[in-house]
Amino acid sequence: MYSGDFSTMPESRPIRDIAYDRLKHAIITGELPAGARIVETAFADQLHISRTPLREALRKLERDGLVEYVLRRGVVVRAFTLADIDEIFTIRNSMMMLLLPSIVERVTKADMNELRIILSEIDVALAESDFDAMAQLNRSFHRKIESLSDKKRILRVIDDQEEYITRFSAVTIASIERRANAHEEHKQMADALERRDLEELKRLFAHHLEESKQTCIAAVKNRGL
Amino acid sequence: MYSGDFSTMPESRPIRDIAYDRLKHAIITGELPAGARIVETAFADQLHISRTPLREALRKLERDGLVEYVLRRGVVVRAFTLADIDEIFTIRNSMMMLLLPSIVERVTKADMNELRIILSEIDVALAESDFDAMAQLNRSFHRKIESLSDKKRILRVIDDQEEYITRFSAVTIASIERRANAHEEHKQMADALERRDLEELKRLFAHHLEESKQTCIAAVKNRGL
DNA sequence: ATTCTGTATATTGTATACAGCTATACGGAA
DNA sequence: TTCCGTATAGCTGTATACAATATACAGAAT
Repeated sequence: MYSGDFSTMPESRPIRDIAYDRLKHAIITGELPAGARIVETAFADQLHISRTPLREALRKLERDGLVEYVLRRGVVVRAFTLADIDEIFTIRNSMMMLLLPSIVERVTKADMNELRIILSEIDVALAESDFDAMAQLNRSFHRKIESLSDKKRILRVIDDQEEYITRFSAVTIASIERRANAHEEHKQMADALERRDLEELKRLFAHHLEESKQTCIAAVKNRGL
Repeated sequence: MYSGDFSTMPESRPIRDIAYDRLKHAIITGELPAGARIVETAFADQLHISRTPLREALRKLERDGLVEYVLRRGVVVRAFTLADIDEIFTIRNSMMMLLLPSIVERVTKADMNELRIILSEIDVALAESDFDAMAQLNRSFHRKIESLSDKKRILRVIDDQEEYITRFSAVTIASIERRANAHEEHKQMADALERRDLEELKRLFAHHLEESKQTCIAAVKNRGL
C-alpha cells in the first residue's frame, strides 16, 4: 500500500492533493494506526513523489487534526478516544438541528426521488449483506439531506467531523440489529422530510444519531478502537 | 508589512508557522482584503524566506478556509458574506450551549477570580475608551470561560469559527451602546457562572451572542464588509 | 553494571533549480 | 478597428540539494 506511480496519470489535480487523499484514507480506515509515525522520505518514496508535495499534504492533515506535528520529529497519526467519538456525534447532532429548518424549506420532489433511490439501493445492499456498499450508501443518504441546506459553513463543520467517524462506520454496521434499525430510521426520516414535518424530523434525527453513537461507542469498547 | 528577517531569530518554531500566523493575521485584520491574490514569489521575498515554507503555510490556510486555491493560479483570499457572519454566530451559540453544562460543573474559585480580574480590566479599558484592549479582553473573557470545559473538539469548533469574526470585533465595539451592554452582560454571565446557574447562563449566552451578531451584521451592512 | 559522551546516521527544515502552464502583450491579417 | 495567433514573461508544481537537528549506538569513565 501507499505505492503507485502518479507521474503517468493525466494530472488534473496537484500531486499533493492526491497524496493528501491517500494519507487521509489510510488514516481514516485505520490502515495507518494511531501513533504511527509518518517518515517523509519513506512515504515519498513509496508514493513515487518528492517530499515537497508530501509535506504540503501533511500540513493539511495537520490542520485537519488527523496528525500531530512534533518539532523536528515530524508527524504522527493522532489517537482517538471514546470522548472524541461522543463529542463528534454531539456536534453533528447539534449542527443537524440547525440545518433542518432550511432543509425542510428547500427540499424538492427531485431531491426526494434521489433519496428514495438511495434507500432502495440500501435495501439491496442490506439483502446482499454488502456492508461496504451499505456504509457508503448510508453516508450518501446523509450527505444528500445535509446538502439540501444552504448553510455552507454549518455543513462544513459536519463534514469535518464526519471524516473522523467514517472510520467507525464498519464497526457500527457490523451490529445486526443496528443496521436494520438504522435503515428503518432512514426511511422514516425520508417520509418526514417529504411531509416537511420539521419537529418529527428533529426527533428522528436526534434519535438516529444517538443510537448510532451508542452502537459505535459500544462496538469500539468491545473491539478496541 | 510582511517584511522582517526570520533568519536571525532563535527559531523555536518552524518558519512555516511564523509565515502562517503572519498571513492569517493579515487576512483576519483585513490587511489582505478578500480577493487579494497571494503570489508566492512576491510574499516569500517580502518575508525573506523561500517558497517552500510559505507554500506549507498556504496549505494550512487553505484548510482553514481563509484562502481559496485555484489550479495553477495559486491562492486568493476568500470573501465573507453576511450569511457567513450569521452562520458563524449561530454555530458558536450552538456549541456554547453544549459546553455550558461541563463549564458549570468544572468552574473553580480560582477561575472566577481570573474572570473577575478580566472584567475589572475591561472596566478600565471601557473608561479609557481603549477599544483595542477591550476587544482583546472580551475575547480573553470568552476564551477563559470556554476553556473551563473539557470538550476539546467542541472547543476547537468554536475556536475555528471565532477566528473569522475576530476581524469584525472592532466594528462591533465601535457601537457605543453595544460595548456598554456587552460589558454588563459579561458581568451577569460571571455572576450566573459563580452561582452555577446553568439555565440562566444559557439564557444569558444566547442573548449575548444574538445581540453581538445583530450589532455585527448591522455594522457591516453600514460600513461594508 | 551504569552512565556519560562522542560520533555516525537518519530525518526534518529550508533553499534553490527547473519544468510546464497561464496570462498577457504584441504584431499582423481581415 | 477587431480578431487571432504567437512570443514572452510570470508564476506555479515538483524535484533535488544542502543545512541543521535529533536519535541511536558504541565505547570510555565511574
